[in-house]
Amino acid sequence: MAHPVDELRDAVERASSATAGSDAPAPKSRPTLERPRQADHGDYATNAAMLLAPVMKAAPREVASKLAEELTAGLGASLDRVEVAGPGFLNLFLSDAWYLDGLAHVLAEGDRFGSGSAPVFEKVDVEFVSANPTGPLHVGHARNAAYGDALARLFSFVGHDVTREFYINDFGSQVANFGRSVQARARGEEVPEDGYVGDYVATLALEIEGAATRPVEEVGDEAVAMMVERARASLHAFGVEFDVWFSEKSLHRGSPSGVEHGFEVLAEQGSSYRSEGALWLRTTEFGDDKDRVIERSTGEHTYFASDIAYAQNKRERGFDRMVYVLGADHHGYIGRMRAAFQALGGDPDRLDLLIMQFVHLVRAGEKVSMSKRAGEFVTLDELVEEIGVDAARWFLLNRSHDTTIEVDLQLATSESSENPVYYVQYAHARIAAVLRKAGTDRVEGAVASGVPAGLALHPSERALISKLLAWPQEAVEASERRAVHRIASYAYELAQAFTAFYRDSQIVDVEPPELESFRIALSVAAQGTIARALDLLGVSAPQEM
RNA sequence: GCGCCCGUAGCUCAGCUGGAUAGAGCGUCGGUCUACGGAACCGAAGGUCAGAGGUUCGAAUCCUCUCGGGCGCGCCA
Repeated sequence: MAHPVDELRDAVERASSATAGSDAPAPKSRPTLERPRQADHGDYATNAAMLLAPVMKAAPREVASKLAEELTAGLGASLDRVEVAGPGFLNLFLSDAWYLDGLAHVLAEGDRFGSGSAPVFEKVDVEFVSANPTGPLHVGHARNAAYGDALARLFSFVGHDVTREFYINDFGSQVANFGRSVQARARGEEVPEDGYVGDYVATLALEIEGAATRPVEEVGDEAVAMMVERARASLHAFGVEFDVWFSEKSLHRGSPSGVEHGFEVLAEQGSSYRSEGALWLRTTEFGDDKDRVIERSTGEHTYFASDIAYAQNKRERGFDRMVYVLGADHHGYIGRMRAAFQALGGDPDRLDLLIMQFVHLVRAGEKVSMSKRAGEFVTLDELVEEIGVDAARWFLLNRSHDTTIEVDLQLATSESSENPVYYVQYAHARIAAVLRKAGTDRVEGAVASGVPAGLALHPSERALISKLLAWPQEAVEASERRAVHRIASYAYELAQAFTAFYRDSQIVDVEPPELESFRIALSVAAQGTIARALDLLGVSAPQEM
């Protein structure tokens, strides 16, 4: 069964073609079909006539009138009336019958409603967090984790095949440096300059057996391994799991190693050259501002060599799309990563480099200080402990990833109407309570019997159905724009639409039974969609609160 | 110096692949309540969309410049 809004869109396009005639050139873009903010602009509005007007060399409102006639004929009983408005918009007023069909569609889709709606399915790799294993995960990582995880959930939902990946920087001088810091603590000495401070270093020094006496490389490796385990545990508690934990070190093992293999590919592509004893990558050819060293004159590989090898590894795993969710301080990385990818012969359109902006924590109007230097920063664990997983994920996700955000810890913990996450969860719990009151048998009966025909609907019932019908498109747009925060907005608006319906209409024990069935069925559809949207954010949908 | 992100209501932010009177939450002010969960609902006040040009029938949205804020620019990772 086709989605009713898709059918509407098709009807508009058919009417457009009919109005334009077969010999007219195609308009420059597809007509929009949107839900106007104002009720007197109809249930849906389209700019089709305004797109057609230049093609037909006629006044937009005249075209609109013709189009209106076509649409009236094409849509039949679905349409109550159509109006020409403003510069040539067509406002469509749909019948209650159309809305009832809409609800029937939602119910028929069941758990699948809105899923698998992506225009093309891709094999996607989402790499996120990838925090250095030399310190605890902090609030910035929390935002990255919440976003990457929700994006991965969203991708899966719309039909992509998703791999979630964490890149472990367990190679290079930082590991040795970390080892020296832990060893110094174990020996009761001062941490070396540029070393790692913070209580967790002292804790590691106690936990690693023989930390004071063993070779410093071993201490470093073990400390890193323990930090990775801690990150894994913290992320698990935050509701985030990975399919692949990819070790940077593994790129330097074997013969040829991943790095050597990457260099071979670059050489085949003619993208590298030797100068001043070092091996350089010709990234300027691909828009970088300067060429980059990948192998130092000492023979050591730079971290960039690892990045190249890693990118090549991903390419060879056959992903259609590779998403990197990067911290705010990584935008310098974008140009050279894109260049490196092209230097390997890759298509840069398959690469998505997303930058997460900063998080500022606020408590009672005061900024919470986050000084990494002093080893004082709010960790992911502390954030979860203070405000809980649901509130943390909601507040980290309800804003666009490319804007800095403030999270008010007090608002996030307040269990009241001020707090949007509770508002949405409350709507879900309230539906659960209403359905409990109706009883399982009654609810199953209402859903199974199908949506009754011939009911006259209340505006808030139409509004709720309309909001539900928007879900598949919302999910696809959020996915295509990497705009996870739209899911949060949608969840909130859906909760509002349900709450308005609940205010206006008694659900259980209303007469006649067909009306009760309809309202129960509508509640079931709303509950399922709220739960789904919350699940994509990683926020729970409680049966009671 | 070069580059990236941002600048929209008192605050926090949506809206940005161009559409009608620019929205939400919080805050402020004023109301509502014997239906299922008041963690609710209704209403009001509040905006030169940083500024200036440009493109367009139409610009918060696209382009250019200016101003302001954040961040980044290593043979460190």
